[in-house]
Amino acid sequence: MRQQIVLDWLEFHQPDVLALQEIKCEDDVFPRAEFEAMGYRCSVHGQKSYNGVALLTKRPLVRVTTGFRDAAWPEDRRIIAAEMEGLWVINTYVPNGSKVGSDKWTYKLSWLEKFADYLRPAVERGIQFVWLGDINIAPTPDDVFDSARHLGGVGHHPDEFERLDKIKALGLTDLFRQFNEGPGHYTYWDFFIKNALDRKLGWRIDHIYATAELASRCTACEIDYEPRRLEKPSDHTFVMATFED
DNA sequence: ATGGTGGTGAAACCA
Repeated sequence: MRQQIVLDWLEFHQPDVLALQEIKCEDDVFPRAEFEAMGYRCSVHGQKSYNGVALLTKRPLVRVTTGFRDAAWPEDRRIIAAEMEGLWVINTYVPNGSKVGSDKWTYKLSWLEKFADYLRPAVERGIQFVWLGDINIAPTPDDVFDSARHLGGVGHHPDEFERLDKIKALGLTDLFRQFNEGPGHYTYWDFFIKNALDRKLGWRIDHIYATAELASRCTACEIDYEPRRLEKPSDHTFVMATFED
């Protein structure tokens, strides 16, 4: 059960914040008690079977908001944002996109455009924030094995790069790339591919972005590969960013 | 050139 992987990881690493995506359960069945017993508070925006996001934090969150706050937009549960002691954390599960040209693909591109609009007011007000989650885009040739093969497919398509570039142009830094360059740093490995982790057949699609001031206070950003080696793992693994006070 | 694995939930859909 992946729940135990998360509990064990939390107990060992003790982060101030853990952002989860694809929790696939409603709020009332989220295993809140288990996390609370370890000293974490749970803010959950759950959905049965699909999607669903959560923020687990050691300290209280205020002004928790969910979704795009737009009545016209379909209510997939993919966004949870909150303020933690003056810092905003925005956790997203970006749509996968399924196949290029499909309805889900169109939805992914529209979703990314909508998300740029969602962030813009915060940027204009000078709010410092972290945006992180399953972004479902490998933005450069170094971010997926065999870029040439995948270029133009879902997760590695110029239309996605363009949408993501517009979001980054709001003033966001990819924290992992402040500390690591080159290929081979992945956060997701397809279950279809045997021994994908050891063969380095993966994708870097889970990202942590920060506004300039926060990015300059980031002292480390790394991928923890070990959980992907466990029995019954997630196909993704954890990405960690550390900030000085 | 299609299938390969895995989760949810009990067939089909999603990744």
